[in-house]
Amino acid sequence: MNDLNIFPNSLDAAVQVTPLSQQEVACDHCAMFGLCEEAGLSRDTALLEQLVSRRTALPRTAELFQKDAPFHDIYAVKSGALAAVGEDEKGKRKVFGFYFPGDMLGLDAINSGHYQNTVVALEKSSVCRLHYESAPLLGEYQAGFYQQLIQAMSHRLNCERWSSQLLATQSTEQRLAAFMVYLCSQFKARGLPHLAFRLPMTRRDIADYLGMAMETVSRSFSSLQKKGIVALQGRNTQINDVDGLLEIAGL
Amino acid sequence: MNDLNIFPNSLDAAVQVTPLSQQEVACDHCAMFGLCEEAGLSRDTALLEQLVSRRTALPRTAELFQKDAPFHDIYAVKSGALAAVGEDEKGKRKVFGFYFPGDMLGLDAINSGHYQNTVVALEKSSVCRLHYESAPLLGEYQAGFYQQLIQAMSHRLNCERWSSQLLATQSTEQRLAAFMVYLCSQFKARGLPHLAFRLPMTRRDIADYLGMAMETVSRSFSSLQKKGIVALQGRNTQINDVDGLLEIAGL
DNA sequence: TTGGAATATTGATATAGATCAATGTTCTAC
DNA sequence: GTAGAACATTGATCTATATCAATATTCCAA
Repeated sequence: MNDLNIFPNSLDAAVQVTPLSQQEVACDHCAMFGLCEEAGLSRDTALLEQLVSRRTALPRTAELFQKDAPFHDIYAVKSGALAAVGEDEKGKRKVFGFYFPGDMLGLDAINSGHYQNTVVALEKSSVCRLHYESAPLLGEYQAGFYQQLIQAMSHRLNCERWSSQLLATQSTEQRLAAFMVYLCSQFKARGLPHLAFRLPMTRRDIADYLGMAMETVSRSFSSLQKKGIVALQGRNTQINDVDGLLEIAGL
Repeated sequence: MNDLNIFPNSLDAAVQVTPLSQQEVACDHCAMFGLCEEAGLSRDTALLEQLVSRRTALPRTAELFQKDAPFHDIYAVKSGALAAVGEDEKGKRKVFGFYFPGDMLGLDAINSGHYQNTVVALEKSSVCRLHYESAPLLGEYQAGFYQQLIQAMSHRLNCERWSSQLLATQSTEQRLAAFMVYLCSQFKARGLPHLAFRLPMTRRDIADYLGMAMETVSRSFSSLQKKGIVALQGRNTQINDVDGLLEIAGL
């Protein structure tokens, strides 16, 4: 796992770095798969089409929904990347979370009936849509559907817990390393390249998510790079030493 | 809402400060209420008793369950307070979250089938227990039960999101203020005294949760106190200026 | 009730990281 | 392809907060 590059500051030329906008997660690696499967059990094509609609395209900077918009649908990212954004009272921008191919979003809106944050596409993206309110039409298949949803939500709770933990960590370099581990593990779980990828978000996005200054993100990246743990060229990223990254992240 | 105390550093003598161990949340203020209600719809007493068991007592420092223990039950805190604890690779203690009367816990274990953290009683506590695996016995009432659970989990996702946000905030005093707002709003939502209460956790617990040094927690409390926003005597807490607290928390 | 242990406060110092500033690089729209 | 804007890096400085240390307070068990 160690860095064998002669040029630690450049990406290995042989390594492919494809943006997420050009990669689709396979259905069976998607967090919504269990739900789609259950919905499909009814073998009622019309119902299935009412319940699930596939691949809505979103150009970069397009908003999937705005904060406080009424909740109707749960989404899953098919390709690309999105972010939940908002601002505090003083107008300071905050990033609440990122969503990558295979991730579900909108689950936190079920309770209140309104989306809790504006969600924006960081790059060209596409999403699948699940019309939550149509679930009762599944009749006898309802319970299985809900069980699947509960599984997905439980998993999501784990992710949130994990990311809380990431934020509570003290040193900025640790936080950034933990963030990279998070990206890496997400991509791996979704069957996407996880050691060489293109970051869909700006340094400012990362800073606003991790609660640190943009300049500090930059410096921490440089530091990780000097240690030979990652190689960066702008947003193109290659992870050369996963163990070293875990070590720094304190995991 | 401003501090009208002549002695800003002492609690108002008239104010009652009762530990959470001596207060029970009313069922209709509990996050599990919807679930208990749905379970009760079957009017099958034997089934209800299999599904829900009430008030298991826990002495201080007792563990409700350990990390990686197999999941069977969802819990709700009836009285007292608990914390999810663990440590990172270097043995540094971490607090992942606190649970107060009316809060549910164990939801994050549904997905993996194992509890994700050790949960320990911070003071004498009691919990209700819901045997998740018995839910299918509810038959036709299953769907309603699951819908309630989904509501509860969605709400929990919001809480987690909120607490992430709290941790991502930069200044330590801001973080601590946001933490106090969180406590305050939780207690209020559960129908418990929310302007005068006894903290069930140590300064170290707070520090390990917020990712700061224990000494900094202490100093930040002192600072909030000097500003007349809160009055503290050890763990006895009185909030004198909610608006000021919100202001500092940046909310 | 009291003594010892756990918990909390406060001070002094060192340092990580925010902020200000200047420059370089990479996108994107035309 | 090119120009302008957005994004990223790096340096210098200053401040917030971690750390070390000493003392005070509170809690709990005998």
